[in-house]
Amino acid sequence: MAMIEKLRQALYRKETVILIAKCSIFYEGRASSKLSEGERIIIIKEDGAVIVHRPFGYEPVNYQPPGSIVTIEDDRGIIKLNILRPRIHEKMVIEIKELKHFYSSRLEDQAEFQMWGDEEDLKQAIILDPAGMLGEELQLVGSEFSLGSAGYADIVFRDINGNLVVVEVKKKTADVSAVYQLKRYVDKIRKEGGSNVSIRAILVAPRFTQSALVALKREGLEYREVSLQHARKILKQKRSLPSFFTS
Amino acid sequence: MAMIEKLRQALYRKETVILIAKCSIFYEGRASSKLSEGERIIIIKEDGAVIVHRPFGYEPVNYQPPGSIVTIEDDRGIIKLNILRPRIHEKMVIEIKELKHFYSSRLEDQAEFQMWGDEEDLKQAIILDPAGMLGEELQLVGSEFSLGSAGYADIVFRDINGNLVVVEVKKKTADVSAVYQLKRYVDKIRKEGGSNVSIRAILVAPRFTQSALVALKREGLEYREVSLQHARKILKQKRSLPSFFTS
DNA sequence: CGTGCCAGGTGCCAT
DNA sequence: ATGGCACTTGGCACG
Repeated sequence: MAMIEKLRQALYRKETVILIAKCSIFYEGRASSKLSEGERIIIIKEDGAVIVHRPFGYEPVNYQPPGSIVTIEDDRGIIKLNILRPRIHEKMVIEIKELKHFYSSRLEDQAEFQMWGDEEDLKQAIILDPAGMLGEELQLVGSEFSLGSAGYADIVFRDINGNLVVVEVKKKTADVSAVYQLKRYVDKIRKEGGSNVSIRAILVAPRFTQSALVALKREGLEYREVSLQHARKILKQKRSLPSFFTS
Repeated sequence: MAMIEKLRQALYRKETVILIAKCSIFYEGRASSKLSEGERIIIIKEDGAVIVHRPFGYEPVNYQPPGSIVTIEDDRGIIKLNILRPRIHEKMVIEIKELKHFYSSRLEDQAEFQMWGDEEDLKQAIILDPAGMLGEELQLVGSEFSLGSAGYADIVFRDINGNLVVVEVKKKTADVSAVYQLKRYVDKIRKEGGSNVSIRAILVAPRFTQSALVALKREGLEYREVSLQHARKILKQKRSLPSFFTS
């Protein structure tokens, strides 16, 4: 059977398709790109995602996200894949000069992907044990605290003297933009609450850039250096309690 | 020949390898993840990049970047791929329960990837024709203007009245953080230059969030809405001049 | 949908 | 290496 027919049937049956092909690629949409002839890996997934990889590098050189519409065209021996995203007028065209390999099948994968050790975990450790993580007793006021146009404060506490304490958490190096992110929240709360509320702000991260430290000082904000390992230890302790206590 | 030998030889010859396999995946490094059994696409590139795709979605579910070290282990019928990044102690383990498909070969791809229509192009259009893009005559002072701890200003102009004009360009919707990015630059220049320099600041983008507009007004900064198409037209005109004029 | 923000972000380029 | 920043960023949560 002609290759192009096999390809059509595979797509029709919503199989995952993998091609190794000498091809050229054109993209036009939010930006434009062109890639002349070379051998690449083309993945067409069951959900319409199309991903093209060169034989090197982590990132795909061209792609279209799930939901794209793939059509095939035979232009005098050259197979043309047109991948369309109608909503936003994006188009990728793959011109296949030579097909080195073809594979297609339906893949069975229902498993759940679990990930931990991200910023959310660090935040939880701080909420569960403020004293252990930040060195002082703090009472939780709220987290993912909505501040309207200013965004969301990671955590808001009240300290032993009744001050509001706004906390912004970074999982890795906190830079100057993190400082200004925090300052935005403080300004907003100060403005909303009037001058009678006393506010502190703490940037929490395992590391800080030099300019972040300078900006923190200039803006009168505090910071705490925390270790991710320490956070992990605290989470483990707290979470290993009977569910009666944790939930 | 045993599959594991074929795999070893392919890796030894630095071929690109593609596996379709029922497998489980474990990752431990900056974060940790676990993915139980399912059918996936595994790409091992010639430069040591390893990328695992599920049959849906744009992003790989697990990966290691180029330069990773891949070793193979036969654990009583289960092929174990250990992918290591020694420098930062990152490890991914793929346990292959069943190999549905194997492909390997050396891929030839020397082509250069060309992209345009990104932020850099928008910036160039503004530099080449400030009047056409921003509606006023401006004289270029510098671009990627280093401001020490405050970062880099996209473009700095001088206007007809001798004011410095700091320009921050966004290719898509400019949000409140873009406003503060620009404000950082202004504050820095003002501080360095003393109170005698008069500074204007313009945020340039095709779209602005509501809160960005509010923040701009509050901070006394200007903005210009520009069309990417217009920028493209200007670039085309200016660049089609003889190279004698453009270079 | 837009807005805000994290990501095992990655990649590029500067000092 | 660290730092500052864009990315066809993608992805999620929330109003």
